Amino acid sequence: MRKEYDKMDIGLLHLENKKVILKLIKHENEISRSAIAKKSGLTPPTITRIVNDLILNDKLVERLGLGDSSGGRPPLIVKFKNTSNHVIGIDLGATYIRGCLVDLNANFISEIQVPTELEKGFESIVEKIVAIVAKLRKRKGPDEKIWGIGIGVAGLVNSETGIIESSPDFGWSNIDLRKELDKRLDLPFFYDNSTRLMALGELKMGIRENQKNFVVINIGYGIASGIVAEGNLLKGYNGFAGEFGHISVDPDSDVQCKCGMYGCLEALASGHRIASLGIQELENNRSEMLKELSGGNKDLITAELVANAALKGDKTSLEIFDKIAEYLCKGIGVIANLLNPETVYIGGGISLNEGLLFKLIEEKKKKYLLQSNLKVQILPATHGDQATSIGAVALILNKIMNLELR
Amino acid sequence: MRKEYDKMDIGLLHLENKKVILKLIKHENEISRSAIAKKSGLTPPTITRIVNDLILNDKLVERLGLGDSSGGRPPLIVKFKNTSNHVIGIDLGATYIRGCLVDLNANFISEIQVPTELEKGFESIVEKIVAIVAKLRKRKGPDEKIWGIGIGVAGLVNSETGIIESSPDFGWSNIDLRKELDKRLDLPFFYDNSTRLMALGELKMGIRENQKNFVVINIGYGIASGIVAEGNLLKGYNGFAGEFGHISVDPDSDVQCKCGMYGCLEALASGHRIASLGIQELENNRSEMLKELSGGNKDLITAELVANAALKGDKTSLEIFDKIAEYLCKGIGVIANLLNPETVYIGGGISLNEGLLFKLIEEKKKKYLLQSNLKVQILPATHGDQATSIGAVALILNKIMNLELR
DNA sequence: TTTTTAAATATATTAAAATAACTTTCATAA
DNA sequence: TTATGAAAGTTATTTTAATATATTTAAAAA
Repeated sequence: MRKEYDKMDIGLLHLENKKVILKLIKHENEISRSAIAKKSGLTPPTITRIVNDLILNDKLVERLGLGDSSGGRPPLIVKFKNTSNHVIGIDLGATYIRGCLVDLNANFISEIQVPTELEKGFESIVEKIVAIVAKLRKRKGPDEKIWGIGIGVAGLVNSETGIIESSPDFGWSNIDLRKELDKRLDLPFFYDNSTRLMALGELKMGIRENQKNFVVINIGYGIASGIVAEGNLLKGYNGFAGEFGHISVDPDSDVQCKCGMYGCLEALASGHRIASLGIQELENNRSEMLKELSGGNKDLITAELVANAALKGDKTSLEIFDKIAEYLCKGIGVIANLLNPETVYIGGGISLNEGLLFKLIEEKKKKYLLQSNLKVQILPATHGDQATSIGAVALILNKIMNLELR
Repeated sequence: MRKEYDKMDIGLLHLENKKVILKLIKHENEISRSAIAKKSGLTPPTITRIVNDLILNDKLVERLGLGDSSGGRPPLIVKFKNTSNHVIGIDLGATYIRGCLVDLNANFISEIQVPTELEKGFESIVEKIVAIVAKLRKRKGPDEKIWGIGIGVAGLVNSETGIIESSPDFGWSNIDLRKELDKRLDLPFFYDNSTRLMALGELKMGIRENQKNFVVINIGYGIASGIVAEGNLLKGYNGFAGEFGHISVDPDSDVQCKCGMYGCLEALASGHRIASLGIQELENNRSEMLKELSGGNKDLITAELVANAALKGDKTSLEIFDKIAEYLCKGIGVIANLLNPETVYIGGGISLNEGLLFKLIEEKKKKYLLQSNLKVQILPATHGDQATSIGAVALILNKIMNLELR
């Protein structure tokens, strides 16, 4: 990247124009050279030269054939070559490691999932990543290219050094994943925090293009968020931006969070909390449904099980979700009033249960959002449980589109 | 500005390099052509040509003389021409309108303050702005140039249309200030929300350069904030970003905010609240000092008076500030944990009382900030009660440095 | 005084895009 | 059926702004 006081030269000028043309072709999918000229302001000869370069050297564009004439020579249509160009995305979670091979339009070619088996240690996890990559590489055709590997890690990643500074999920601190993977992978790879990647996926490959202000909330066993503001994915001064789980939503609460503070959203509204409230209700014998579904075994009570009970109409479980939604709404209120996003996406395990949570939040949001912010849309994350994988893919796709990869 | 799919051409290339050189000269203040070459990567001939252009045409750079030789021809030093280039900054507040004439290094040449007199209406306010500008223009020398006028408005400004969509302070909605001022001013002028401008001033003209993540909290009769994240001043989807005053810090509070919600930071910790708590204590006869300072007249009790009492050691007033600091700290905790800023600046009337508030916040912050965010610095706004004016100047200076003004 | 070194400038060259002229191809209409 | 014109794309030339190289200027070191 060009630094603050770096010159602009003719090479960068050319690169900029090449990027403009590539992005236009990807955006329009099918387009003629003369249409590119109109949209970009570049002249036809320049476009011919650059498009040919993209076809012959970068192999990111292909000729499609003739388009319809409108009273003259019919246009030669070119197309973004999404097939035969692939990316590997990896979601490195505490319970599963998931890998996927996708084309540049995010169509899944192949997918693999293996248990993480944390107890076997860091070395074993590296091994599993390498094995997944090797397997996925076999699933591509002979003339097809894999541009790189994106990895979403459940932990704090320093984007400068590549060091995983800390990961409560894995129990890691100061792990140099880059160094280890460098030895074992011969493809370009990049990684970042998994929730941040969910936001990147939403930014680059979400349902709406050109959204510049939104937040992705990831609710699993913990609660985190990825924030996009003015089109930028926020990292913050030390890379900690997005710690949505540790804003206080009930200062008088006696539930202590892992972080030591009281009343954190994560302590009050995470998957863990749903399960523990469920267990409490089971022990107090307040729900027949929970008893039935778990067979009375409290170890079998999970957030998912409580959600199922609620969906089946269990009043106690519904009350739990009502409470959770109330807390989440307070948190969303804070984020909405502070950042004025266009959309708040909710992802992670909790968002998969058919709209129960969204219905509750929709009912409650009036209480916590400024009148002027009520228009904010609260939606499930576009890519569901593949959100991190897609985000990891977006990390690579972004570099391809910026011509940073060969 | 260049749009997403717009070409880059050789004119823009040249403009970019001109900007690089201008910014380098301003940043270094005094620098030789060959040093510019080293820092920018541009070659000496190019630099000579562009620097001469900046000296002769733009008049933003001047020759200073010879520097020290280090064994060869001594360098010809050039300098950013801050004197004889001026900007007018205007702080349009509900009680006062303040105008200042400053040079491009933010040195004050002249300053004017007039009461706003809201009751005389919009037309009268426009008149006052025009009069301030006319007066300030007379205070510049004959060969000196005023580049433009920046205006900070206490209200929500739509930066696309220039419409002031709403301003509780002025009781305005959908006011087209641009249209009115266009008729009366023959200098380029731009305006934005005053708190956002405080943040812009901190970004472009603050004590630290190159801070990319920070927040400015403006505590006056209301509470607002300006957020800079990844080097960008946040506006949000509808331009509402920064409504820090309306995050809930005490959901159980029975103090209702003007916005209709309960427990808003603005309702609990603004200048208004400090005064109203002071009045309450006076009426309950709990403070001799407040009684003495106000002569028993509750209409004379202001936030400033309570602050003075606290500084003189009045226990009741200290308790008020303690409570206020507690609420503010909760709010700062939310912002710090969510955005991971490097610094949180506090400005507005409340920040002027000699560090009392900062001492209290420093003591309390452990309770509300994640361990990893405790390093965040909480400081008074660099430019004190001139923060909005300086921000308004920064708005223009920014355009000058981007060569958007002639 | 001569040589060396650094800074600035003058002149020639280069890279990339713009311009202009030209070819190809088809729709339309005489 | 065949001119005609318009749109798409190509080729050749020009323009622009930067770079490379050579030259001039000026002071420090030999």
